[in-house]
Amino acid sequence: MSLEPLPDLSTAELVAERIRLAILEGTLRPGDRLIEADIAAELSISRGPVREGIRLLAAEGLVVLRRNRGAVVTSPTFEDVLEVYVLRLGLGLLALHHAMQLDVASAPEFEDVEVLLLRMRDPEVQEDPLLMMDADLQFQSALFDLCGLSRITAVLDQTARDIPVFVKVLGITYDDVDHAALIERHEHLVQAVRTRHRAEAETAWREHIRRTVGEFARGYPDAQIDGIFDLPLMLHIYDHHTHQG
Amino acid sequence: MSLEPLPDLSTAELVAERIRLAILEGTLRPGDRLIEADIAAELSISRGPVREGIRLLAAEGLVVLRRNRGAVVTSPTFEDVLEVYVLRLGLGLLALHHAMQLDVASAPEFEDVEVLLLRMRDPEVQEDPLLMMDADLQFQSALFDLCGLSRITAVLDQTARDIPVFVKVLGITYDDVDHAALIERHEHLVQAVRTRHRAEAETAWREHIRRTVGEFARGYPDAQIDGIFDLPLMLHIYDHHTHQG
DNA sequence: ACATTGCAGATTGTTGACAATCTGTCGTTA
DNA sequence: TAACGACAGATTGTCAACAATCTGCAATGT
Repeated sequence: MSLEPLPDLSTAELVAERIRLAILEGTLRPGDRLIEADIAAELSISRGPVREGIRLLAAEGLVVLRRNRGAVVTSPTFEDVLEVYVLRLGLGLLALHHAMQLDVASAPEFEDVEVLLLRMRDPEVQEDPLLMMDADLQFQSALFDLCGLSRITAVLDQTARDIPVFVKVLGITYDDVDHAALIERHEHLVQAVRTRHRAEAETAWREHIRRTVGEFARGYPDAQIDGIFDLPLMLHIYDHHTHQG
Repeated sequence: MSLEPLPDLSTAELVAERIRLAILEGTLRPGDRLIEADIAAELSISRGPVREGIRLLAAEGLVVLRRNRGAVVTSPTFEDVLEVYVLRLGLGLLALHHAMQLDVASAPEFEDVEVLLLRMRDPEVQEDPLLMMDADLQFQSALFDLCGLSRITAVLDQTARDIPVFVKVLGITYDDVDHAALIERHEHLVQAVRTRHRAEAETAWREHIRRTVGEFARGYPDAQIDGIFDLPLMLHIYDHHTHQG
């Protein structure tokens, strides 16, 4: 018998998770102060772990920390969302490139990717927009993990955790996206990575980012998006040329 | 009169700084355990701030943290150094691109960049390899700050803090680099950014990374570097075409 | 000999109390 | 009236003691 390992999150991580949830639920709103003692009392623990959890959120950018003055929930702007996606576009391409330099198709981790992609087809998941977004991000995380560069995936995962919160806080709706089309695009991306078609992979990933941001931008008609996302042309050349000092 | 703001580092940050220094001095070596109580006693403070400082280092990747088992100084490999430079190459290009989308030449921050570049000419700085490396990284940090994307610069700064430690720990020598040539290349880069020549800037930055890594790699003759760094071709297109969906 | 169990020491995780710092208010003074 | 200074309340920063957990070793049994 082989049992699943216990999910061991530190208390601090649990605290961070709870606060994240509270923001998602709307209990905590941007600008709200996070008072260590209050949170500690509410969770029936002491201030130590709460303090630690808040620091974790601060490292993520979800709360702003000021010396001796405590933490407040960030008031993200649409520009913050754009910045997160700029990061995800760039680092995602980096990760995909390096993944495709490995024999990634036969790696055991490749199965995780496919399982998580399959999960997005689950009607129960599709029902809840938040759950769907989470499944989507988990899939992406597994995909990027294939590159085996922990620093890059760490940053990507950090941005992934922020996205649902930013989206919620900015009142962006993710409801009326075409799930089937989204999944199909992801499958296309996976196929490209499996067969190491760099240009295909790049185009697919760019297209995903472009669509996602485009979706969000509908609520922000006056946002300046032009030229932000169609910049880093990275991998195409590799299907045509070889290296070039 | 406008005074410089006081450098207010939290105790935790001071602790992190001390530990970093201890690693640089060789007092702490990879694999060494960081025992909260011991460090606290040595610094004559309590365990709280020490704990917090260690977490900061863990977030940077300088120490590895295991639940209930404490922190250990990382044993970085040459691959870690490569990964850091892969990140810096990619994020650097991203930052430079976005900086050049702004009216960066007339920004007041542009002066900081030039001041820091000037500092690298200081003979006293050039004397100490560690100081020189620090000045170099500070210059780069200021340059990237021009893009105004805090998440990107935050990651870049984090990697910058790791570099001296990794270099020291791996016994990489940085001594016999040609300072004059290095500075000249930096000036070339700055000039390109000022005049918004994307291709020039990209080439200069890639060249800097390539040379730096090449320098380090001399101590690791069997390292696989080929094709890792000459991949993300980003900005060139923009001098020829305009956008392209 | 080998695997398993129980224990002791070391170290991290948590707690509640205390000290330092910040914010805002309210007199006081020019 | 505006600026300054002192004070009170709230909150963070720090501390030392206690609880929980891990590691290695020795005792036990097979």
